[in-house]
Order: sequence, then C-alpha cells, then structure tokens
Amino acid sequence: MKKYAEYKHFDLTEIAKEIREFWKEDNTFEKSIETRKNAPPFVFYEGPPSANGKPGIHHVMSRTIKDIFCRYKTLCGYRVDRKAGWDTHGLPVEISVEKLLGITKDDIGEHISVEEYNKTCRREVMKYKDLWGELTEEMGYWIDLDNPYITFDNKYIETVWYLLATLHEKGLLYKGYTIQPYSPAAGTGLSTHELNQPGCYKDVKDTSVTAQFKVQKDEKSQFLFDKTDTDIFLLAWTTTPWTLASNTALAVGSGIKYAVVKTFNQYTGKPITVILAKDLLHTFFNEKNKDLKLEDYRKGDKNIPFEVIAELDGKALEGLRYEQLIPWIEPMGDAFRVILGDYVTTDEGTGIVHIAPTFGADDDRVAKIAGIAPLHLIDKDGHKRPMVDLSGKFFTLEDLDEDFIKNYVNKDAYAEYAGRYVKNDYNESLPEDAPILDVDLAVMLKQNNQAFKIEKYVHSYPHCWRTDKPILYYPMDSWFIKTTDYKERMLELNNTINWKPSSTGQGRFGNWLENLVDWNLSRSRYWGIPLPIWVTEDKKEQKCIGSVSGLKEEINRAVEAGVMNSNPLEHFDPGNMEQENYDRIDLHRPYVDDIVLVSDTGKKMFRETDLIDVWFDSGSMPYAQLHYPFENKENIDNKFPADFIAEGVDQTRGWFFTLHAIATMIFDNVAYKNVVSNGLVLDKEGNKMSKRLGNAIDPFENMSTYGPDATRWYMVTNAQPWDNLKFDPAGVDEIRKKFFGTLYNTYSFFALYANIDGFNYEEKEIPHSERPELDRWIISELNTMVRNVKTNMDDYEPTKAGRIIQKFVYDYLSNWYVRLSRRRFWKGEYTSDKVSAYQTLYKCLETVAILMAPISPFFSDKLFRDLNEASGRHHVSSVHLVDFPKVMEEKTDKDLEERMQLAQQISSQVLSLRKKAGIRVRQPLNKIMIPSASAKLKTQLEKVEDLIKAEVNIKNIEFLTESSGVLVKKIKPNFKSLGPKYGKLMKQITKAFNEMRQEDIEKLENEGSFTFTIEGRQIEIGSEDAEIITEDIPGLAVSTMNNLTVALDLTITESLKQEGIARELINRIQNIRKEKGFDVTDEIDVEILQNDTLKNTVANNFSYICSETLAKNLSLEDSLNESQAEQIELEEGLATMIKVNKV
RNA sequence: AGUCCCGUAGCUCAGUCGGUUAGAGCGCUACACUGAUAAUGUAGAGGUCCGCAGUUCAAGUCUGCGCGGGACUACCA
Repeated sequence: MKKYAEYKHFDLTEIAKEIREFWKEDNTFEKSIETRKNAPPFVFYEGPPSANGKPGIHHVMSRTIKDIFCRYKTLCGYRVDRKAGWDTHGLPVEISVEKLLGITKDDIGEHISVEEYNKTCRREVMKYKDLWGELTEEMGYWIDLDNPYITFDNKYIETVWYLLATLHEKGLLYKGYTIQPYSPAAGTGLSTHELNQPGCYKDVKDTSVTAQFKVQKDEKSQFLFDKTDTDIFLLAWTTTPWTLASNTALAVGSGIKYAVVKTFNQYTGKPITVILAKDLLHTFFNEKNKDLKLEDYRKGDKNIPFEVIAELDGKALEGLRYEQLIPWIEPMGDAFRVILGDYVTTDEGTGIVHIAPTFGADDDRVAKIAGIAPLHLIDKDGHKRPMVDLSGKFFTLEDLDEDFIKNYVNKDAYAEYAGRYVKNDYNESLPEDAPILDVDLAVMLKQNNQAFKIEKYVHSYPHCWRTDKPILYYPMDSWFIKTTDYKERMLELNNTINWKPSSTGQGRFGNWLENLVDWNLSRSRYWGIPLPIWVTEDKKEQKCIGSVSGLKEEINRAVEAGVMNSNPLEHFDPGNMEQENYDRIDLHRPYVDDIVLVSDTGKKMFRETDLIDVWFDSGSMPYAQLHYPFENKENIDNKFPADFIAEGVDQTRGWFFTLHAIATMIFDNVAYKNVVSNGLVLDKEGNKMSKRLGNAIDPFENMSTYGPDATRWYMVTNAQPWDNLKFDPAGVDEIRKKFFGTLYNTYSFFALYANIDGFNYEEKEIPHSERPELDRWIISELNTMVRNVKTNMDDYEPTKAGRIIQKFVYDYLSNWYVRLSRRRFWKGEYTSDKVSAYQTLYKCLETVAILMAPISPFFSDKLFRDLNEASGRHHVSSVHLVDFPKVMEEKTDKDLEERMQLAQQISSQVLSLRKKAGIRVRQPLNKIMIPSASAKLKTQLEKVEDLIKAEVNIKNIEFLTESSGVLVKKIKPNFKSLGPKYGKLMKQITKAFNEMRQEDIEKLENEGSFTFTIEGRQIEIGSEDAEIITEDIPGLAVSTMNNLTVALDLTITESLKQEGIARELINRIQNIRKEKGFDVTDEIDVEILQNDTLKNTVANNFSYICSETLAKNLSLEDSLNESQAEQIELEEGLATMIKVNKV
C-alpha cells in the first residue's frame, strides 16, 4: 500500500530544488503546453529584458505576476505559449561598452572601427544571460528560453524593417527636427541620459533682459490704445538674450490676469504703457511708488511712478500683433503674434513668455500648434538653419544664401552681430575680457527704448559632461513617425483595454495619448537597428526597404547601374527561411552604411545614418518574434493580439505605448487586451533600492534563504501589484513560517493518521448529505473559496486571490476544521465518519494545492504529488497539469457558513469569559444562555450546539426568548435606516434613544413600534430602526459581540468539579503515556494512590477515564511502590501518585 | 512643472453603498493547551485614520487646498 510521505523537517528551499529537478526530468513545462495543444490559445507576450544588466528582486516581482496568470490560464484549459525574448540594442549597452573599452562616442569610427565596436556590443549585451537563466529557473518562471526572440537577429530586424516600410508607405514617416540638447564645443547632440549625469547642472550667472515688445496699432488692439496715449509694450523676460533675435511669438496663459500699466522707461525716461501678469507687478514696481503722480516724474528720478489703468485675461491678449524686436531677419511665415501657452506661469518673469521656436522645445511645440513660423535662415547649401550654426555662433553673411540675404535679411543691422558666438565659452580663442554678446544686445535694446529691465541672474543650467561647456537647445534633424495622425484611434482602442489598475490606463496612459507628439525615431548611435531609408543627395528621392530580399534586389540594380561593385548580400537566398541563411548576412552598421542604391532616376542613394529608437524594437515584438509576415503569416490570429501582458508601471510610456502605437497604426487593433502594470520594489524603509546605498536585495540569496515560494507568495499577497512594495525579508520569513508552515503541518497531521488507518481514497465518496455538519461546512467554505479565487484571478487580482487562500488555510482549515476534527482522526474504528473526515481533509488539501499553484508553483506541486502518490486520484504527474476545480454551488450553504461563524464567535466569547473568571477549559461548566434569540438564530445555533459545547466544555445552551425582567437591555439607533428618513433630526433622535427606559425598550420589542415626540413631531420607530442588545444578566458573566450576547453560568457543582478533576487525571495519564513513548494504540494498566476526593471522582467517571486513555485496568490503591510511581498534581492542593504500564 | 500611485496600531496591510465601538497578521506582554508539539489557542496593551477646509443629520470613506514618499514625462522664459 502506498503511504503518504512524512517528513522530519520542513525546508521550502529543499522542496523547490527537488521539484525543479523533477520538472526537468518530467518535462512538465512542455507537457503543460503539449496537453493543451488543441485548446484555445491564451496569448501572452514577454517584455524583453536586457541581459546587459544583472537581474534584481524587482524582476522576480514582475515575472511572478506574468507567471501566475500564464499558469492559471493553463489550469483553466488554455494553451499558453510563452516565448522568451532579449532586448539587445540601445544606449545602456553602448554606454557600458564605452566604459569597458575606455572610449567615448567620438572615438567610435576614429580609434575603434564601428565593426569592432558593434562586435563588442553584441557580445556584451548577453553578458548576464546565464544569470538570467538561473533566475528564471530558480524562481519557477515558466518561459521558453530555448527559442527566444532576439532583437539583433536578422529575422527580427527584417520584420522591423517591414513595419517601418509599411509606415513609410502610409506616409507616416517624415524627416523633421526637434529641439535637443546640443554641445557646440563637442559638436554633438546629447541624450537626456547624458544630461542627467551628476554635475551637469551648474549655477551660472547670465544677463537677463525684460524686453519691451511694441504692440501694433490695429483693430484688434484698438481697445488698449483707447486707454492710453503712449506706445504699448508687452513685457517678456529671458535669460538668453541672444535668442531674442529669433523671437517669433509671445505666449500668455489663458488663466492668468494681466495688468496694463502706465509708467516710464527707467533707462530712457520715455512714457510707456506696459502689459504684464498682475501677480508679478510687485517684482517690477515698488509698492512705495504707487501714490506718485505720473506728471511729477522727471527723467533720471529713482522712484518711478506707475498707474494700473486696466486688467484683462490672457485670452483678451491672444491674437495681438507686435513689431519684431530685433529686425535683422524676416521670418518666412506668420509671426509676431500673441498666442496661448499651456505652460505659462507667474512664478518668474512677466507672465508673458518669449518664444523662439528654433531654440526651445516648448517654444517649438506651442508655436507649431498656433501656426507660428520659426525664424529660419537659408545657408549656402540651401538648407534651412537656425540663426546659430553648429559651432555656436550667429551665421556669417558669407555662409548664407545670396537670394535669401536679398529677400529676408536686414544686412546693415545684422552685419554688426553676424559671426558672434552666443556664449564666449564656445570660442577658445576669445580673451577672458572679450565683449559678451548678451551684454551688447542688452545695451542695444536699452538704447532703443526696448529694454524694461536688465539684471544679472543666477540659475541652474545644463553643461556638457565632456567639455564642461554650457549646452545649447538646438534643432536637430530627426526622422519621425506621425503618431499624431492616429491619436484619436489610439484613444479609442485604449478604452477597450483592461488596465490594472484602471487609473494607469485612463490617467497616466490616457493623458499621455491626449498630449501625443510625433514619435522621434532617430538615434545617432551605432549599435541598433539601422533606419532602412536611402535618400538621394538632393533629398528629392527616398526608398524605404521592407525586406532583405527587397534590399538584395535594389543592390543588384545598383550594381547594374555601376553604383556598387558587388552585392554584399550575394550569399543570401531569398525565400529561404533557414536561420543559417539569415546568419550569412549582417544588417547592422557599418555594413548597411556601405550600401549605395540607385534611384529611379539613376541617382546615387545613401542611407540615412540614424538608427531607430530601441523602443521601436521592443514594440515590434508581437510580429518580429514570429518573423511576420515572412513566416507565420497565416496563424498570426492565434498570436495577436495578446490576451495578457505585464510589466512595471515605468513601461507605461515605454513598451506599453510602443506596442499600442504600432498595433494601432499598422493593424488597427490593440496589441494587448489585459495589462497589469506593477509598482516598484522598494526596501523595507520605502527607499528605492540601489547598489550604491547597499540596500538592494539579492534575489538569489533571498530565494535560497526562504525558498522561492515564500518570496513569490510574499510579493503577491503583501501589497497589490500596482502599489509599491516595501520589501522586508522578515516578511518573507513570516510567510514561510506562518502560511507554508501551517499548510505543511496540516498535511503532516493528515499523513500521520491516514497512514495509520491506511486511507488511500479507495472508498466511495461519502454522500454529501451523510457527512457531518463540520465536513459539510468546510466543503462549503472550500467551494466559496474556489469561486472567489476564480473571480479574482479572472479579474487579474492576484493579491486578493492569495489572501483568500491564506484566510481559508489559517482560519477555516487549520484553526477550526482540523482542531475540531482531531479526535475523529485518531479515535475509534475506521467508520464512515472517519472516512468522511479523511475524504474531506484530503479534498481541502488537494484543492488548496491547485488554487495556490500559480502563485507558489513548487510547494503546491510537492503537496499535490505527495497526496496523489498515495491516492492516485489524478493520472498526471504535476499539479500544473490538472484542471482548475469546478465550483460546486450545490455544496455551498450560506446558512451553514453563517452558523459556523456564530459557533466560532460564541466559542471565542465563552473562552474570553472563562479567562476573566479564571476557570480553565478542562473544568466543565453547566450552561451558557443566549438571550433575545430570534427564531432564525435559534435554529441556526441548535445545529452547531454540539460543536460549541465540546469546544468550550459546557453542558447546555439555553435560549432566552421572553423578556423576563432580569435582563438589562440597551438600545441603539440604526443609523442606516433612520438617517435617510429623518436627516437633520438624527441628533435628537439619538438623544431620545439614549433616554429610553427598560420599559420603553420592552414596549418596542413587544409591540414592534415606539413613538418619540421631537420638536412637536411624532416619530414612530419600528423594530427595524433599532438594535437591542442585552447588556447584563445579573449573576452571570456576560459578553456581547456583533449584537450577540452570551451569558455564562459560572456555578461549579460537585459533579462538575469531579468531572473536571477526572479530565485532569486523563490529561496526566496521557502525558505519562507520551513520556514513556507508548504507541497511540497501546492499552495500559493504571494504578492510583487513592484519597477521598479521588475515590468519588474515579467512581463517577470510571468508563470515561478508561476509554479516553485506553486503560484496560484502572484501580485505586492504598499504597504504591514509589520507585515505579510518579507524583502528579491534579489541581492546586490535590496531589497523588500514579503508576502507568503497558498491558 | 504636469500626470498618476501611496499615506490607517511599533511594522506590513484590510476597511463594501458615507451609518456612530476602525479590523487582521507580525512584534510586544501575560496566560492556556499538550494525541498537530520546532505545532496550536486565548487575552491585554497599542490609533491625531498625514494636515486644513468644505459637502452631509453623519466622513477613514466624497470634494477642494496643502504636506510627505514614490514613479513617469517635460525641462522652462
């Protein structure tokens, strides 16, 4: 006969190791997919991690979430394919390689060839692949690591190219510019990543100018001129005066109040009228001067009078036109208009913002929206340029296009400043005391009555980390995807996605979509997917390549045209999908850069040197992992869109977005139907984990200390996935001891007795109706649990599901069912009651094992296999291959659950009363009384009476239904029912309730209604409107909880006393049995040294004592041989000697 | 700066539709039990529900404004 495995000690780490090895041997993961081969698919996408960094504890978090639902859906009968993936491109890899090689970006192509550099990247990016593999295995994350998608693979790149070509065909790819940090000293653009290096932001002292922009007098501005007789100026502040020459607009805030102020220019003494934010008046005008008369002012006076002559909303200023401040160059398009800017504040400056679209990202954005032209120059090559060249100086006239100068440039005015560096830092040859452009411009404005205020201003400004020179925000060429064209559709589709939590979807993600800008695809780096776009030198013709075979054909044409000598893709065999074929080529730089194509008109075409944003790589994974459409074209419907994805909330604008954008633009579909975004894993103090602070948790160490199951269970049940998790190893240990320990104990208990009785689940199921109350109860709770776990798992709420399982195991199964059923397992013959107990407990353990399997895959499998090994109920090797339990609604019984709840509560109350009275539980007591019991309550309690009696060791339960005068009652208003009816009167009604006398309460009880008079109004209350509880029963110990009162009779009669002592005696005998190591089935002889108390006690409880202790003979003796006897004390002052021997 | 999340006992977290005694586990203290024993149970202490204002008969719960922690995005005259 097969036995249930029994263990000496409990070690979760050991269990995990054993099960892990078993899975390998058994191919359990493969089986879990194979056995569902023809089942409906549940599509899951793995967000690719980068193996360039070591995995951390937060990866255990997100992968646990992923694993849970994949395993759960497998149990529910779906086929869940899980392809791993690796993110291999991007800046982090490049930076780490630069560090490794001790080079900078500038060295690439100079001191090290691109070829060699990229080779290093390819190698480095997989540096920690093995470590990731270990983590995956040790934490029990089931994913197919043998066939991963890899973003640097040529097949992967080909699909990405296909997607880009599709976008190009739809006209969604275009070349534009963005304002990016640029270092003129280094001659290179900087990424935000580089800008965030420590020490990049430094305090600098700049000349700041509050400039006066002269309002044009026209129909629109007439209302302003009606109020004053001077010129009217809009005030705008800047810390970079050199950008004023590129100003093309002014922005005001629609919610900001502006003041129109009549005053004088402090430098020229001229009377002027200026407009600025009302809130900022005090920074420009001294409150002390407000009573000065305008007409008393003389040029040169220190105190300048001012008068607010009007106030208006920002909206009223919109559309005003003004004269160009520094009229050197004429813009090509609409300009010099007041527009609304969403980001305008009154924290600093004037509340009116100077807009130079060529030198500010925000400026560029609001100007585009308002249709304002940027100030462009045309250089000798015919290119549009900003006013500053790449070396950081104003363009010289020689470098500009002649026609352009003729038509747009005020040569005389500009000539004075052309060629000047905007920051002296950019020109090493300038002496320290060289004139500063900003200062010269300020002086010029001052003289022209265009400067309202000039001062030095200290602020923090980013510097280039390589040259230490200030950076410039500068327009750089970039390729864009016109995502804005699909904004509405993306929003629409987003509404169909089930976000967990929903706030991330509607809030963070929704808002992001609302404010969508075009996707900047360009990265001027080396290691990444090259942009497959070839352009003629005159920029007039483009080709976007969408496949390797397409590229091969184009090259062949180029070779024919004599543009290329040979075809580097010569050995590539179009149409052959073998990996080997694809490994013959390399689509990375520098090889693609060497490819020159020929245009339809016969011109040479060169590749645009940019790489694409790595986020496009990962966003393409639904298709690229399948090499779609080159392979898997037919079964894409089974793989797209995903039913479920999960990643950290930091991916909202990363992977979640790129998946969504590409799916919307190309497939007009969502990429995923359900998405869980989990929060951060912080240390136990709530700080971010970092290697620097030394507070990072090593996932391997944690899992080997506490076991992966405990780690996973802790992470899932401690906080909702989307809340940040404060990770405390002590909490993991608590889970290990409490949850898994309890479950292990419960199993051990079962195994111990099942093995003794030879229970193998061979008997027929005891019919539900024939099982005892307690069994039917736990089965009811079990089914309720299954239903609730299923509901929550279906709703992607693993935390709630886990907590429900926990509650069942602790409160219902261990603390109540097993504790109350213990006797049934070890007492008596192998009756049907015993079989029922075994079947019931077995069923509970088995079901719990299945329900917890997604969260704690190792322990659950161990538990399941130990059970199944002996019973053979399931013909599968693992818990992960069974079907999720069906809810048997017919076996749930709400009344039963409720009355067991009552039994627990009453037991707890009685135990508490015993405690207070100092009467131990072994001392039987006569009765408890429950007053004011409704008929329902009474029927309910009668069914659990025996349980309560046994649990708290009392003889009887009495129900007091009639209100005999002995009960002292208390009444409380039912706010929920009275509140809506009486509203404001509630305070007085509460008072009236408090003043009710015992007779009043009885009247309400007996007649079902009672009437108050409040403010002359008759208030009739019914029994629904009040809660009546018994506060006290004279002479008895009373406890009230949840409107239920229990009174305990503390009287101990002689016979109760004797019974109590008999129990003590039994207890001592049992102890001795145990001490002596008797088997639980051994029969014994007992001799006791008698005394008067014992004589009656034993006589009156003789058979009870014998049956409890398996005593064949029990005798009272006048003397005992002391050497074989033991001294026992039955209670304070009652001691004797006893001899216990095996028969 | 914007968007989002979080703030309840020493710690980690529940708290339904707003309903008057705010709960659990751990930890701490005291005890009980001893055929689950490296197990189990009971009781006790412990609260400015982050603050202020508002709505309401009634606010931990709803609204507004703050404070603190965190994330993402943008970096600003």
